[in-house]
Amino acid sequence: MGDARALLMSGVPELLILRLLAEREMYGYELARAVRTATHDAISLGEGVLYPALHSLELGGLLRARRRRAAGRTRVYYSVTAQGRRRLAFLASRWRRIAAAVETALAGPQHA
Amino acid sequence: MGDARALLMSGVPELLILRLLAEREMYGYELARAVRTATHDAISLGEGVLYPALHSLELGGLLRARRRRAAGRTRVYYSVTAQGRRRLAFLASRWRRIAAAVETALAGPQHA
DNA sequence: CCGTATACCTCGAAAGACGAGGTATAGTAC
DNA sequence: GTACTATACCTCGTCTTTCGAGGTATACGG
Repeated sequence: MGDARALLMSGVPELLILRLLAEREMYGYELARAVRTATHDAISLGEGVLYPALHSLELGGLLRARRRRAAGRTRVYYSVTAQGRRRLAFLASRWRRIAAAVETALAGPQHA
Repeated sequence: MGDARALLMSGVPELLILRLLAEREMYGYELARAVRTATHDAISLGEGVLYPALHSLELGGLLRARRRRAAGRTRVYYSVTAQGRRRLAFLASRWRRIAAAVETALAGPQHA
């Protein structure tokens, strides 16, 4: 057993990214902040997670990227495609199923 | 994105195994059934997940194994060590933190 | 001109989930 | 006695993903 770096986090970055971008178009750095805000600092996606995830999601057709210049900087803005929204719905539903199941198991046998 | 095999499941097998074995000593097959029961069939751990996990947990000192003969069969019973219980507490707390964070994010901005 | 914040990126290591496949025994049906 | 099913354990290779560390470049305040 490693000391649990990625433990319990698989799929969570993808889910959060899709969820927050479904709300509004954002660029990477902004999205990183949004994740922290939306989770009250409970979850923070490092850049080594965020950028590869964004690229992979774009490649998979779940996100669309476009470069825009703002404040003299070039930013890459991402928005969710129709396919991305379907994926979000799938992931959210799967999350709820697993979360409920784990919750039930953690609660333990309600000594009948 | 692959088609979501292990998606959102990282750490969950370990957490469920520790949780259920903390309740009572069990052997592998029994544990597999217990996982299904405890999660109302929402989660089922395949043997390719279960046995390697049990071995790894035993190796890490979180579980203790002992072979027992019952009904003409040799079964390997596992119980949770003190260290295993500490690990369970850690994982459960981490789970709750992440689950709450994801839940919050999924709920979305409660338009102030 | 220098430090800090912004903004993007890539790499390698590590871990773990999973399906498929493999062995062997006990009990039941024919 | 033979076939089938359930029990019970195991391992292997594949695949995906998270993560920290490290790298580049620009804007801006002092």
